[in-house]
Amino acid sequence: MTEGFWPEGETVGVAVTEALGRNLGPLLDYRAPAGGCRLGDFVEVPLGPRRMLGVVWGAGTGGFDRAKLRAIHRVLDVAPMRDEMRAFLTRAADYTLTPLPAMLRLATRAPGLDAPPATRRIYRLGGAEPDRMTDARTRVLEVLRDYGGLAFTLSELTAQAGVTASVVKGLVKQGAVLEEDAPRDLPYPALDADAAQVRLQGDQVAAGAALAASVAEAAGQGGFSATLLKGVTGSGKTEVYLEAVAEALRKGRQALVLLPEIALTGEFLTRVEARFGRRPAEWHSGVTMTERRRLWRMAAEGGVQFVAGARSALFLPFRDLGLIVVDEEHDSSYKQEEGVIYNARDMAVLRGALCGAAVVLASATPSLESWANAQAGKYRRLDLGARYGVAELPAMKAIDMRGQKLPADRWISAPLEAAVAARIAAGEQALLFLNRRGFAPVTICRACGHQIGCDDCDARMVEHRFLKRLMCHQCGATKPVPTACPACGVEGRLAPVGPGVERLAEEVTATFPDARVEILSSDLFGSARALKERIEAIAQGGADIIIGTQIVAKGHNFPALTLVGVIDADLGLQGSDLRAAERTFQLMRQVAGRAGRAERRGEALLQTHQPEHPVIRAILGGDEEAFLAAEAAERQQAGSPPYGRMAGIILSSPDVAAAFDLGGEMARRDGPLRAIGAELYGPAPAPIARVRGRHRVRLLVKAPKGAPLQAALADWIAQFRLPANLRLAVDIDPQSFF
DNA sequence: AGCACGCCGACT
DNA sequence: GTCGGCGTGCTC
Repeated sequence: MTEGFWPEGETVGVAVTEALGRNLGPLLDYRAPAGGCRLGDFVEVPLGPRRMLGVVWGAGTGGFDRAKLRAIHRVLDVAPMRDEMRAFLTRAADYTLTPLPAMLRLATRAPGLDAPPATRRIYRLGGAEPDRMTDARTRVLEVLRDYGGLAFTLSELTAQAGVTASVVKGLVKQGAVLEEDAPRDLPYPALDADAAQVRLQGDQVAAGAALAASVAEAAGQGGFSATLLKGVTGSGKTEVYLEAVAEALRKGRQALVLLPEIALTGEFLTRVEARFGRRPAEWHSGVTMTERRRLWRMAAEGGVQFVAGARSALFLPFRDLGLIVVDEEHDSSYKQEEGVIYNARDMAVLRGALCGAAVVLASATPSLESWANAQAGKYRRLDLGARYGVAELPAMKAIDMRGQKLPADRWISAPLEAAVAARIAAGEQALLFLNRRGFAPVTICRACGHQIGCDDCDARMVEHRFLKRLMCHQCGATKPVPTACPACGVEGRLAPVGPGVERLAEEVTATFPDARVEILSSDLFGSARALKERIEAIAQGGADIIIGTQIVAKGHNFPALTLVGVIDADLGLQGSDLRAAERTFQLMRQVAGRAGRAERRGEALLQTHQPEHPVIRAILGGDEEAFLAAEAAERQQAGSPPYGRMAGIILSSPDVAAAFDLGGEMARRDGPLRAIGAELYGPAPAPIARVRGRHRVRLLVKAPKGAPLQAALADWIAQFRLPANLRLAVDIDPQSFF
């Protein structure tokens, strides 16, 4: 018997893509189908009355009654999953305590895997002469001749020639036109590593060379390496890591760049095109089904060299991945918080280690985790200093709001207003940043003090005047703004409290009636494409004042923008979350970095009620190293990540008592956790105690750094039987702790 | 997740 | 008698 091949009737272990309860093992035994099957084959298997997608994972486990085994239905016509990918999924499942089926599903999220390779019918010029010529026939043949033997689809050809399909079919019958099936999933056009003259400057040169060397090394004997590429906004990080991509192309290996979804703008794609002559293939939620299918297959067959994608692109079946770049590696959107809970940044490092790729983590404001890994020597580190070819970082100043006497419905201080006026008078752009979508975050009854909340979540509803409704930012539910208070019934006393970007826009329009004002907020656009187009137009000068939420912070380049005003710099510091300081620091620096990217020096003004707060001072001081070192020291002291390990357990159920009962039971029987020196906190209501009608209870586990946390958690959880309707999710390395 | 099997109340 | 409520268990 050949290694990794099972002839018909032999028992094989198959991993399926759907977890049916927790009582099935990770692998199901099946008999090999007629013609046998190989390790890694994608297969369709029967399970109960259903048919399911699976992957041949190894020899049969023998743990199931042989007589009851069913046969694999068929082997799919797809490139088998590589050993490296199976190892990656196994390790990722173990790390995140995710059942293998759920993990496997992430790797099979492409439509039509079960269908044969799609073809389309194409038409080209044939040798034969038709028996009779007509005007219509002449036009068809002319079109085919004019385009020099190029193939057309039927609709292209009929439109071009101005004929109906029957004319073409008639010519096909006579042999004057050939009808052929061509594969639909074509390879992507080749990129040229040396398409453009590269003009790196200063420390970019050495950094680019070092990254290229790490890619070359990965292709040779050296294998995996991880590098933290730290450079301020505008220091040319992208140009530098594109040199690593170039090296991967030269070595004939594939390259993947992960970007926060919203940063996948035309801007990045255009820069790649300028550098390599072609755009990379794209993978994100806006990509069509046909394109997804093509990219998935081409990744497996080696028909794509360079993919730019959101976090899920990490699970594409690359044939020979030589480089993974995680751009803006600190970005919280890399953390998948629902379903399979994982951090794409960490999974990128794991995948790189398993497939022998160079991994590059790029950021102006690195996460404490990556910074600490670089400090500890686990990651290499490259620093890009001053902005290249441009002015320095914007001048940053605080505006002490305690000295500002503003009416209750206004949020722009006099100094900020004056600064905006000066910029737009000079024909430049100003950005006002407020990380709050909608019109007003709270709607309160002036008669009884009631705040309108979501029916299904423990969250206040946010008024969206654009939608003319109240919206829950937890579950997306909306309802009309009531005229009477739902609690006390008094009419006309409901009032919006606090600012959102829509309300800020009202103030701006009133203050600057002649300025062109634009709001950039994710909920104001129906699609990512519409948002991209709007950003593009604004970058071209289509607005004087931009009012934006988070989304403006992520990698968009507005050349005429010279002033950034932060409406409430204290917003992220509220609450006692361990990462609040780190996140606020990153966000403020990121937003401020939008100002003055072209020739003009920028300015950033931060409205704050606590200018002496250490985080605000660190932001103004601009010394990231000092900030990170201080944060690191604090966390080391407390044994918090990355100097200790944490896991969150979320129990959710429509029944609060059921969730708390199990939580209490779990807290009482914590032997496996104590055995590794871990501490358990909770059960307590989760940060959002109710979402979509499900009550959420959380337990937190804190373990010493080297402790075998996953194994202990698995042993601990295995002790309990979950009542129906109660779900348990494990969040390894949670982002928020309180 | 579905879908069967199974063991107790109100209907023809 | 039997139709149907949804609790428990099974799917390689």
